[in-house]
Amino acid sequence: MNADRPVRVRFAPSPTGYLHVGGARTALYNFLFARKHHGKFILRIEDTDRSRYVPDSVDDIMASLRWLGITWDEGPDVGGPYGPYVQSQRVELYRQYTHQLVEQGHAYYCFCSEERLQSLREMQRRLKLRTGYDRKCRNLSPEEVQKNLDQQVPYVIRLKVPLEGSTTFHDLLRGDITYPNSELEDIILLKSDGFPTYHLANVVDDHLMEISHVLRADEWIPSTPYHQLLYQAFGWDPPIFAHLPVILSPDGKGKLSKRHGATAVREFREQGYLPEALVNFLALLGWSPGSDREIVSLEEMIELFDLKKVGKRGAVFDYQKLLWMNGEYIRSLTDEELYQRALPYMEAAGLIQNDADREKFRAVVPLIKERIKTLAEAPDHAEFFYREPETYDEKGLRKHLKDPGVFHRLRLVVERLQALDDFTVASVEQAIRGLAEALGVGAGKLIHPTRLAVTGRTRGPGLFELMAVLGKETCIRRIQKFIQRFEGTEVHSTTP
RNA sequence: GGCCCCAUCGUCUAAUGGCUAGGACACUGCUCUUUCAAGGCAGCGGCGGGGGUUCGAAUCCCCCUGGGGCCA
Repeated sequence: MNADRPVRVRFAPSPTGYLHVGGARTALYNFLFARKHHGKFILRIEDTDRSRYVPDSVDDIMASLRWLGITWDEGPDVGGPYGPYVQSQRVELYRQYTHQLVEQGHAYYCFCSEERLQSLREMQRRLKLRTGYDRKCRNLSPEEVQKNLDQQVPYVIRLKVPLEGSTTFHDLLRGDITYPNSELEDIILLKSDGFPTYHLANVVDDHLMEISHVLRADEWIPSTPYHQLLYQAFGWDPPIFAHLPVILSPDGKGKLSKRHGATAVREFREQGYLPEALVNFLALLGWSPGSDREIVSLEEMIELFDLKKVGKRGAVFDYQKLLWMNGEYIRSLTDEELYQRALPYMEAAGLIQNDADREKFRAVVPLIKERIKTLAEAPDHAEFFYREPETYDEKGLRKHLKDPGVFHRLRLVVERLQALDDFTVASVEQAIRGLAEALGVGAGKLIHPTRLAVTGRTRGPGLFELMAVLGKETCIRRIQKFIQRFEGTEVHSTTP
């Protein structure tokens, strides 16, 4: 029908809160499709439901999309030839088009009061009838309409849905979808406050903005017959529809919601996820690049994107896989990149306060790089580089304090360290391994207690590497402090 | 409840009528190693059920079941 029109797609969120990852994925697919076909990607704000408006959400939506690397060619901030791109600034347009439908007999005034509709609904429910408007005003005479208008009776304008037959639209992923018209009701197009409903504004804008493909979430399928009817009433060619599967929650109970963890893009950002990891993960949730690839850059996605490879069934949001993927991306960063990206998290945690702290962090980064899965984990893994251990790992203490020779060996470690002129990874390793050999014990006998004394922990980066970063004085001081604190408490007590 | 959509390992998916149903996450074991992590190797694990169509069905059709969405 209109397959050879230039590709123009849009993401049309309502400003009702922070950008949800589901929305982000819809935006991503639109973006990929546009780029793949050298078309335009448009951002349009659908803010006609004033009761659900949340201030600042437009800013969050735009900031989140940008953070993810999803950019638009036309939109509220960048403008474009089809603006304005905010529906609340287009109400006059919707009013005109709605009245056009009334004049052409495709829509009608409805003067029914809220009270009447409510009692109608109650009665229908009591009698177990289909709920919905009973079309009372559908056949008012022009005189009755005029009388009501003259008396300024509040009204809405409703779509005159054909009473018989059925409405079919084509979905690129699912084929034809048909709804019997008897299942449809005369939906409201223009509300009594003069604002359009979603259906009307959406269709008018998609037409006026020459949208070629509508890629939107699954949940809009039931609205689409109304949109199809509207396109017919206006005499417009409908766009090509493709309804994308929805993102499901890990417990398999419905859509992804807050109960299961982060849902807003900004939350993932705060939790230390990299935008390229989140984008990669979202892309693969419902789309396959065709091969066994898992790690795919945005550029490669554009190259490989194909609606035919988009699945039809809802995909469960797997936090664990996202975490894994984020780790992959973190490890693929250069040390400098990771340093830059993790710095804000270190500062927020209060670990980095001056240039010296920052410089040290450059040396720390390679040591924690393959141990963190999110940027937000950096402070915990790096803490002992900046703060003396206050507490020591319980299990570690139990294990090492059982051994009466441990303090003697630690003293010898200190001696060896003191003798070092340069305190490098190699020299420290040589010192400690040399001591182990001299004592005729395994290196682990020295390494593990030393790690506990120096870091307070039993796990972490390579001991020699971390000692080299900490420096001679600090290491020696921490070991001596450890000896002082725990010597003589070997038998029972494990906590000071 | 009505209508609509969907259905391959626990999860994300590959397969587009034809090899022992492939990969990834997770899980388990082994390995490397000073610990942890990362890496390497291996293992566990799936076509929801029943009918057709066909020489042959994960793949096409129908029914059931299950899940999801919308409306209420």
